[in-house]
Amino acid sequence: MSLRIALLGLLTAYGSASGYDLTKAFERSVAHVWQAGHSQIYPELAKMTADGLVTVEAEGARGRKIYSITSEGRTELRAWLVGHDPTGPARSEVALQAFLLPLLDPGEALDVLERLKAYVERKLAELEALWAAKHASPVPEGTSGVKFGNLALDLGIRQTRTTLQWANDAIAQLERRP
Amino acid sequence: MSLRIALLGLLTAYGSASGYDLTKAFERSVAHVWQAGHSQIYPELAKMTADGLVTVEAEGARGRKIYSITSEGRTELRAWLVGHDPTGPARSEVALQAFLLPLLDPGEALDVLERLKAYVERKLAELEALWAAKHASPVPEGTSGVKFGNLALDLGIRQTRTTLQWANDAIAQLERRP
DNA sequence: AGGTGACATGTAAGATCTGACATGTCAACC
DNA sequence: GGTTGACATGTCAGATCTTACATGTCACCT
Repeated sequence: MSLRIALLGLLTAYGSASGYDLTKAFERSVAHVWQAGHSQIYPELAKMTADGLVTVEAEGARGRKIYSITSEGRTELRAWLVGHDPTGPARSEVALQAFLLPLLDPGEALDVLERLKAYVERKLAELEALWAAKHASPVPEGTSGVKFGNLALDLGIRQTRTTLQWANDAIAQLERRP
Repeated sequence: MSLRIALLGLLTAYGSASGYDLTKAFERSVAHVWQAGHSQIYPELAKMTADGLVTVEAEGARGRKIYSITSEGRTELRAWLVGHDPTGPARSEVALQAFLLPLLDPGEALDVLERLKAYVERKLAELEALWAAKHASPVPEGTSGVKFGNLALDLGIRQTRTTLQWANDAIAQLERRP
């Protein structure tokens, strides 16, 4: 269901887009929120067309199909936003490694934490670059006076910073007792 | 793969456990880190037995099968912890709602944020209760001088607090421009 | 003219996950 | 003696997701 919602949201944001555009959007701007590859996106767009949530508005060069959202699609999207409780599954490999860390001896645990930290730092740098790019070239305003996707990006950056802080504290804690 | 790792980790922590015990452990103590129902756990334990990572140590009342980890299992677990980069997929329904929020008008967006906030507050209360329970009755020490699962629980609590803070700030921001 | 690389869309096998169905044991309470 | 509820294990259909395979267009560079 959520993939559908993400696609409907992106189509609303962009006005119209091809499957290829949406695939790129997932890679670039929504990667920290939701992930999907083209092999998931193309079939889903086909199903959504069959269900009347989107339509092929035009066909461009190289077989490019330009989709746009229908009013049924808008209804579906709104209903989910307003009515859906975000009870999605919690699955974090970082947290799983953290959970299992006491199984290693302190030296190895430190190595793993340092690798974790490096990974989180890379991710934070990516998100901050995204933020900088967004604020450098102005983007069309959303309907709430908040730029589209900024709230989610802010959340992503805050959470990544928290994780980094945690990693630092965990490293310090381990180093105090060698 | 990660389900296997989580099961191996829990078996190491508990020494030995039945599929039922592990299902309960997922519900109680690892829910914020990884999720799995019994319909996933039982077949996986069977596969892991076939692969020699765990063995049925004993059979108790009511068909209860008690599993324990083998040395191959320990090797597999260690290899993952030391060698695996946590590149797991990012899929957060909370973040997806945040992303799409500007599609609503401010009043509706506020409602959604308030619901989100209530949800995060509930989750935080659960995690803090878990923390309190852990620190009330002492639990066997891990090999790193850190109690098993505490690092992950700490991470979960911090991240949930960060999300709550974000929700409050987002609400304040929306309220300033009605 | 040929090569490279971004553009563009699909399919399919296999793994993983969810939710429902199905079955049976045992202890405690009424 | 019967009911309730926790204990305990499994299967299966359908949805979702990943990875690899497969095909073809178009612009630019050499």
